[in-house]
Amino acid sequence: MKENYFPQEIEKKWQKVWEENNTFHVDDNSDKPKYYALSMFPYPSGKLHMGHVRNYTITDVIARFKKAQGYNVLHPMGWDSFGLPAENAAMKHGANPEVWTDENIAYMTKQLKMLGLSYDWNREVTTCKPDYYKWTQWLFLQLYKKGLAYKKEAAVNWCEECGTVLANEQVIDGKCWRCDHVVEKKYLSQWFFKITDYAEVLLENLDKLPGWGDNVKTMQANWIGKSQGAILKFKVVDMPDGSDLEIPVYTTRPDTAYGITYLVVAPEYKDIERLTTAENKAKVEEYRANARKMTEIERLSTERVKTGVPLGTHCLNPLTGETFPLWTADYALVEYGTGAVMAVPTHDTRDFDFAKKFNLPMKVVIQDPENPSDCKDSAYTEPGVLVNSGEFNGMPNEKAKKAITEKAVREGFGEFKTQYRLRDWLISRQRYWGAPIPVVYCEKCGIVPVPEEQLPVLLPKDVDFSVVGKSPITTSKTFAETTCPHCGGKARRETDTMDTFVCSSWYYLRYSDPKNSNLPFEKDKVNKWLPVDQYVGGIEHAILHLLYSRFFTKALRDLGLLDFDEPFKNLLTQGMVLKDGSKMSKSKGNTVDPDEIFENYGADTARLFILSDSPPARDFDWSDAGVEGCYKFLNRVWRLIASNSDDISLDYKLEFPLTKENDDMVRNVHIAMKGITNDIANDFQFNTVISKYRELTNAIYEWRGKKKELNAEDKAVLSFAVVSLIKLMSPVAVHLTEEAWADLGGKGSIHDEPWCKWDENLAKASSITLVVQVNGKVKDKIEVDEALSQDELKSVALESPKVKELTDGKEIVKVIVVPKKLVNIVVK
RNA sequence: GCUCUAGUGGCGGAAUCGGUAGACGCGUUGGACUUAAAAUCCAAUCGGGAGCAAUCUCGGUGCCAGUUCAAGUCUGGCCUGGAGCACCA
Repeated sequence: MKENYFPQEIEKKWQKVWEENNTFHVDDNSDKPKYYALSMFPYPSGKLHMGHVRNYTITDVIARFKKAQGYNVLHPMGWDSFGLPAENAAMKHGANPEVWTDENIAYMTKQLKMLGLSYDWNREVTTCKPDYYKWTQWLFLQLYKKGLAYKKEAAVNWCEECGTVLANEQVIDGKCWRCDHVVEKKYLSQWFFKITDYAEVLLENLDKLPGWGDNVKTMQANWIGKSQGAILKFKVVDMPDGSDLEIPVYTTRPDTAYGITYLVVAPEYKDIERLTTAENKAKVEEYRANARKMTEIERLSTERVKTGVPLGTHCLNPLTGETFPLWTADYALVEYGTGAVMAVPTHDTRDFDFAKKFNLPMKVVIQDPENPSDCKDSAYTEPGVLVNSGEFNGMPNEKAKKAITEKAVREGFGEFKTQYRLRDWLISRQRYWGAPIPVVYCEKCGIVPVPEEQLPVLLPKDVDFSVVGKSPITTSKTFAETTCPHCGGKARRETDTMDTFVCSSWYYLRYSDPKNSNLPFEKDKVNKWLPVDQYVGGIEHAILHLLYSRFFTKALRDLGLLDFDEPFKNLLTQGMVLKDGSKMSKSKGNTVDPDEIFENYGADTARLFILSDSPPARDFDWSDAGVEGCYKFLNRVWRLIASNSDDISLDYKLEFPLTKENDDMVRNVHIAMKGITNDIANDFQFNTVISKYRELTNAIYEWRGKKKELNAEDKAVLSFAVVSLIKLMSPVAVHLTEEAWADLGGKGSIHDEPWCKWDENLAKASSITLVVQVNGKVKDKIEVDEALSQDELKSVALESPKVKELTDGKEIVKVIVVPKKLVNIVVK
């Protein structure tokens, strides 16, 4: 081994060897138990950033650790390569997005290889390639056949900047998730996936995911937004056109129904024009026009003062026989529930604000018997008992929810209802760089799916990327014009493409069978490898990708394509990489280029550092001094091996008993083996793993420093310690340990070696430090033999001069002995 | 407002079960080696107080209570930061 550590030299060398030897190839047919370790695949944006480095290093160490533990590990990589940035770059340079994407993939692949990641590159998956998107289209057709893909006219989110519609999940605070542009509402006919059919199971099955963090699970639960209540229907008594009409409302508070004093419909409510009297028509029209102009953000702001206008008509409350007026107000949302709200100002804060402003009547129907409120200043929303509610007076309100709904059911004006906040997933995008939606529109036959044997529907190449204000795909002369697969007549192809989140909702399945040209994947193979045992990625996908993928898996299971219902058994959401306390970003100018780190320190240092300072789930603050520290540590390990290489051999033999010093050294190694293995098993605490590398290294140095000449026993102990250290470090410092292994005469790769086994009897110190407390405060520490009984420990403690001094003349009330650890003497 | 999550030295963080608070590292300070520097090595490093000193002593894990021989850890009530959802009826 060379005297000095030159990472750049050895890293290149071993990366080449691994590639030539196919070291990380995964065999489908292995007797070993399977383990599937997966990082969320990247968008090929150009260059890796430190978030990628962190993500892939974490998963790589897990994959290597599991492989060493005897698992057959699937650890693949691919590219989420459809999407708007490629198209925008193409429009800017007048080139094809495919060229830009391919270049980025090539560059980032090179970087991933420089990081020394153990991918089986034979399984690489690229979503923008026809051999992949053919199957995205095929899956669309299967969902269509099942009625899970459908087209409808709806108010959708439109981002003018991106020139396309967006899914609800892609609207963050009323703005586009990608470009922050304010989102508008547009009425368009678009394709949707019926994720709402799965709302209940998607919610329920969160309980089947103990390996997911509570934060992600509650975010999904909130997003699905289940609520239980009732639909109550109210007859309009004075329809201007004399017709009959019932207005259904959804409420979670049927217990307050005796207190209804008005009813609100959304400005977009479907029957609103019929419900408006002639004298109110002008005002209502004006109000509705105003509501249309407002952005989502303005409208949904809770800060805003309530607005609204009366319609002039009235409804009958069948419970009381009273009538109440109808209003329209934009605090009622047309998309949720029925688009109409029964208003009980005394027990709902929003209704209260509205009623105060417009001087509407209020009626108290729920009271805390101990402390009744008249609801003059605020709504009373706490539990209580019913008052002014006819036969239900005196009933606790929780009970009344059920009782009043039951009465409504009996009398035909209501029903129980479970409501979800989740909406169907809008998947149409008015963009070029995505998988074309495989349908055609025929003048005679209507919507006709493209037959499976005609897949893939290829993206056209004769496209003008310099157009503004419409999708480039519509400039193709050849694409849209087609014939109907059904009748052979004139037809037009769908020019919208699919949301890229459709492509990424099933890529983890494709890795199980990436080259299959007859199916997206063979059922046996997907069932063998899935679910993913450990998924690692950023928290930003807590709802988007992770919810869509769960939906896809459930839908594909129902289609009979696979046999499991959750795709990701364990999920690790890694924290962000920060610099100077804020997220690395180009606009802040606080980014660190991975290439520079590889060049200056090598990949092993980068890997070690990114794992060292924080546990994976927490944010990680990048510091140049920290990188330097890790580099120094690797140098220290290198010097340890290089300067002792004559005395280290792989066929050492430890013969017990050893001298005390050597015995302690051997124990330290076993303690490290146990500690490191447990730390990885326990939520992948790599930061403490690395501190244990340092502790062991320090211990070996200290031990070595005490010896001048090494005898045979010393050499065996040194060999055992150093060889164990490099094995323990091999998942992290992948190149350095491989070099050391080869230099010490190891056969094959250290990455094919089994994980260290420790001896429980040796994985502890030879003697014990007994902590002696008096009244709970540490007063003395005594080295004792491990074998001492509780009584012996007690007398050792009581004989301590310190204790004698402190207990002299006092009454010993109690002595607590914790075996092998501590004695607490309680005195008065 | 609702939900989740976190709060420990100058900093990142450590501490299976309630049992030595501050592992490991960064930084800082002092020293060794060197003509000098880099590199490397050694030592100190939570705060207050006492002592020439070894050392002793008191306080300390966001705040206030409680349980316990013993609380960073458990219970109750707050405070602060981060994240998600939100006029969802």
